Amino acid sequence: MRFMTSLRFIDAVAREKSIRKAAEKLAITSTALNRRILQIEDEIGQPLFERLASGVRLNTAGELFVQHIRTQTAELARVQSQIADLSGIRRGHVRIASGADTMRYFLPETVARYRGEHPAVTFDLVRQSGDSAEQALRTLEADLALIFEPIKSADFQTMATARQQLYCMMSANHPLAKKPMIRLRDCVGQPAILPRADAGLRQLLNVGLIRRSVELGTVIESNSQEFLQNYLTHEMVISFQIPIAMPSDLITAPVNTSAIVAKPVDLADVPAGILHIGQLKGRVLPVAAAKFLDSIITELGARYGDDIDQ
Amino acid sequence: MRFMTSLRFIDAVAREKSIRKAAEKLAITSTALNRRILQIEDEIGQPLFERLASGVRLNTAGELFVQHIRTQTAELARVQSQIADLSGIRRGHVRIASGADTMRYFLPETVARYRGEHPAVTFDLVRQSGDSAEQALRTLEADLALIFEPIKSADFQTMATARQQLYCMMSANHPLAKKPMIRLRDCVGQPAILPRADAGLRQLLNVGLIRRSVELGTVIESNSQEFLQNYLTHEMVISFQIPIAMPSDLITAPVNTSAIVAKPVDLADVPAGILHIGQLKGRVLPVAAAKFLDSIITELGARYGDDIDQ
DNA sequence: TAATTGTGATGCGTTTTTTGCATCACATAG
DNA sequence: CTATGTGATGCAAAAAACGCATCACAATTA
Repeated sequence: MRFMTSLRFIDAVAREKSIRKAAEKLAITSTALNRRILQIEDEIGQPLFERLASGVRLNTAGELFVQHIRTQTAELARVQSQIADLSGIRRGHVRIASGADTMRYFLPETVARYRGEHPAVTFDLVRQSGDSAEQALRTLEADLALIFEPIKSADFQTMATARQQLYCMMSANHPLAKKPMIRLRDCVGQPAILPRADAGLRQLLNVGLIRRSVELGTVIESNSQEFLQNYLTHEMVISFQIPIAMPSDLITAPVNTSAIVAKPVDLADVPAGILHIGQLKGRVLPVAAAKFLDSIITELGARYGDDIDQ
Repeated sequence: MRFMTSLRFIDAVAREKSIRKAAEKLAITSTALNRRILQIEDEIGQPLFERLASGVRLNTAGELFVQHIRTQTAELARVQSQIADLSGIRRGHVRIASGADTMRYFLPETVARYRGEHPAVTFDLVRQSGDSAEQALRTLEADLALIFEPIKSADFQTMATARQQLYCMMSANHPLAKKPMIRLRDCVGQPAILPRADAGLRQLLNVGLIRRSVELGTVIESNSQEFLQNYLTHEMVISFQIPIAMPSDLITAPVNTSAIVAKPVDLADVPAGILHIGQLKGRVLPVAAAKFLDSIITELGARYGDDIDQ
């Protein structure tokens, strides 16, 4: 959209806090960008940026104006999506911010199914922590966010939730692998590899550990789910995971053929955590995003049935 | 605002339903305008207008897009007003749609007082019927509307109301001028000059006339309040008016020096009508308009005290 | 203290975009 | 059929945007 160019440029400068850096990203010269900004400031009647030796920073007027730019951009996307929807073929672009949990199996499957029905819809999938996912909603960089556990912002509007019981994972020949259900006291002193402290799962687990006065032998911390899971085949350690982040046959298959097994942790020790699916409060989503949200809810319902709320 | 040019142009074409006519109003050639529209349509990916032999007409996509343009424009004005407000000078532009009642004395006085405090604020005051005033709010051509009596649209958000008792007006030497209060039965057969049927006042009066089975001798109908009032000095007829449309001394002055007198009509015959002051439902008004709305409410409160609601 | 590096602003020639004129193709009314 | 209105299009002129080189200033570094 050509008429949005100047606005897009201002947004970029606001994000980069530097005209030259933004110009590089936008693939134009700093002088062209600088002049566009001066022109807009002239039309507004006052500066939007403070000029510092290290770059630029939004002033109060700039904050207001950039906020306006972002909502307008999102609104335009919504209208375009709505218009494209008129032609029968659903077009559009959906931007999702989510933790790693849903990026492994849930989102690939759900997105693939949706794209099977609507091939003209494209996606951005950004893996990030819960905090930054909420932030992405606020800056309108994302349409939807999937966040496991703590929701901090009042701007987050939960559209659906799924209860997720904690599972303990280990190699199939681990002593605990024979138990049908794991109690935390079984794990005392067990060498464990855990996600880092900013993960919702870790926080949930910590509550249980403190309540039951259990200490694990935490040998490794990592924010990589791949690592956590694959490491289990190399050393006799335990790890924890929620169902949505596990291959679906890991729980359902009665006889587990894989080298890794997952056993539920007793709900009396660690309560189920909540996966929140939501958007920015008060925002009207583009058609494509709204419909994909429906898909997510349908998919969650098929998987977890009663554990879903809308 | 340069970046709004193309959008403004599309809005103009939508309103004029003709590229050439719109081009004339916009003081450019039809070819330049035509090309801008083709360009936007190209970027959107589908046409916004149907091409007819007699001009153009919005298609469904166009309706959606033009709606978007109008809200954008209004939003931009609001943000600009908000930004201007930061620098201390309260700048801005307020657009008011109203019936004739408030255009006579109320709005001139209220606007003058407001401009005394905020000289940088400019005004558009468009006199129009209640229906078209509501329409003006919807198309975002007006920020505020003052409408006496019937509110038809669900999109109208009433921000304040003022009860207005009907007054009977006549020459000071009219037989009825001696009564302190007028009953409808006093008026049976009296020659009367009335506003036209689309005025809220006329509809209010009709209800009373039917209820009391009174018929007036309607000799003149006019939509000009000037005419109605000035004619009273030329022929022995009665007319009706609401306080807000009368000079303030006409009611308050115990001894009336002017040639015209106004006497209240008994509320048992004709109930008080409601003057609605409102805006488009859900819209966030620019600072200047919002502040002026406050002024209106304050002024109404000073005049009519208990008869005001917010 | 002096040199260096990084920032945004600006003059000037070049390139790209927009505009206006003339004209076409088409539909409608007389 | 003719006359009049409509939107679309080729082409040259006008206007706007762009990029290069450079300036002025501030912060950091030697």
